[in-house]
Amino acid sequence: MINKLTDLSKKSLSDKVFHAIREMIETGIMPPGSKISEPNLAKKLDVSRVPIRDAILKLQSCGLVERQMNVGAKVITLSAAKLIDIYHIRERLEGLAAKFTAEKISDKDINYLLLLLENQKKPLKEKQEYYQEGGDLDIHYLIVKSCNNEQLIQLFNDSLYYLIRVYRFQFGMRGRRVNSAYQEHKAIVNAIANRDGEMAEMLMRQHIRASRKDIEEQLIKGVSSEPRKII
Amino acid sequence: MINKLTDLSKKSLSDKVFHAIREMIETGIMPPGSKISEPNLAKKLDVSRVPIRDAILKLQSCGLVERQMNVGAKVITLSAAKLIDIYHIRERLEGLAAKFTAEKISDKDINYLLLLLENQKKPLKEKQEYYQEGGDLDIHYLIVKSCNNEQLIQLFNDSLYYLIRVYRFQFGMRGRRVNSAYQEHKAIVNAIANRDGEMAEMLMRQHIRASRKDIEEQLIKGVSSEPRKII
DNA sequence: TAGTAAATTAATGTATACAATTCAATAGTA
DNA sequence: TACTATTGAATTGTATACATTAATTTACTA
Repeated sequence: MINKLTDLSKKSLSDKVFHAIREMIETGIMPPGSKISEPNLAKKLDVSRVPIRDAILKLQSCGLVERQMNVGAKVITLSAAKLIDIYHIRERLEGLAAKFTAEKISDKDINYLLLLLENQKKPLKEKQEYYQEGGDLDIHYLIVKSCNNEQLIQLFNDSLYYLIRVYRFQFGMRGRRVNSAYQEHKAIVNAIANRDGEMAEMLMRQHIRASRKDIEEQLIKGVSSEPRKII
Repeated sequence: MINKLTDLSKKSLSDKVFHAIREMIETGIMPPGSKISEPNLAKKLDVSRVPIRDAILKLQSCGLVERQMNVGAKVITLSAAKLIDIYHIRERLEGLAAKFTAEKISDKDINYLLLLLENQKKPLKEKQEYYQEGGDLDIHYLIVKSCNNEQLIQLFNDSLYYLIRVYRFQFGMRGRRVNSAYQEHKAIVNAIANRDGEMAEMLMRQHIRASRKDIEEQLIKGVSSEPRKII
């Protein structure tokens, strides 16, 4: 159940490089718009250009970098509009995931969801290591992972998950709406535990829609309409 | 407006190889489950292994091949369950696309949609070359392309479009529900032309749901529960 | 001086070469 | 004979080398 995303033991160099770059993008070490030079990275990470290129290709598929023929790759630029677009997509896809999860979840996974929920209530320092992300994204991730629709899981993991993480980090959105989010998560998990698919989908959509509207409000106020500067 | 997907002029070898393999998978020349040997393909297409590997990486991101560390890549296996899963996803995502398109479409694109619709009514032989797919997928594709949500467009193109094409071809689903599909398309296009987003989303979801249920019915009857054999 | 063109530099795209791993076939032993 | 171990061939993963394109700088001309 405990799923370290960065298990580097039996992975290829390409995979390691992928996660290395991904993390640099997420944390802002590679800021939006900056060029990704293959020779530079190769020297810095002490590998050949081949795994670098493999990693860049995958980063492109994940939507984290843009490539131009014979020119190269650069980190995507973030924008409020893109973030809102992503939330519209999340509303539909995670709503569907909640429905499927509710219809097919095992008793064991219900308990694990309840555990995650309990953990979210605790103050940060008490939280167990497993739930490192701290509440929100973990519950969403687990619900998607439990939905039993492999196509949906793959879609989420390969094309949305990392992108969402970048926005969360760069826009400083971690910890927003903590109280209401907990209540909404509780309702969603309850619906899933009752195996009420329709209700779970509705509540998940409502939850994500509320997050989006909160962001839209903040944007109107001019708060964090630009990605925050990390470095 | 006329958008040939296979404009090979100014593309990299990797891209050409990608489309070559993609087409072989789509048409069944490379049947589901078959291994994709890099040296073999390199010899057959008369290029080095590098563009082959690039192409395979992209095919993996598109969900058309599965790769295993130190073992290689093979064409995905198709299944009725996966197809149904995809339809659930399509219902949500293309529903969203229809909504956005309705809200933001230009007059020019409305006319083009109406043209596509008219063309769908004609018997096959009269159809113009531009609309080669013959109705269904083209209208769906255009609606997604017009939705103005770049994230959604990218998601559809990179993770769903080619996969849908493979299933259409392999399961012999082209031309099913022609009559009812036309009526439903007409209703969707009308809603879009009226710029009624809510209605467009609802109708698109209904349309895709109907297709899914039709497929599920066929599956119960035992018709084409397996991909048809091309070779 | 400003603007354009040629030449140089550096990056990406592609090919080839080597290393490490998997799979199969063969040989050896109980 | 059946099962394991070892060896060999073939494939993938990675590194290096070359080709081609883009960008920058320099030189030349109006």
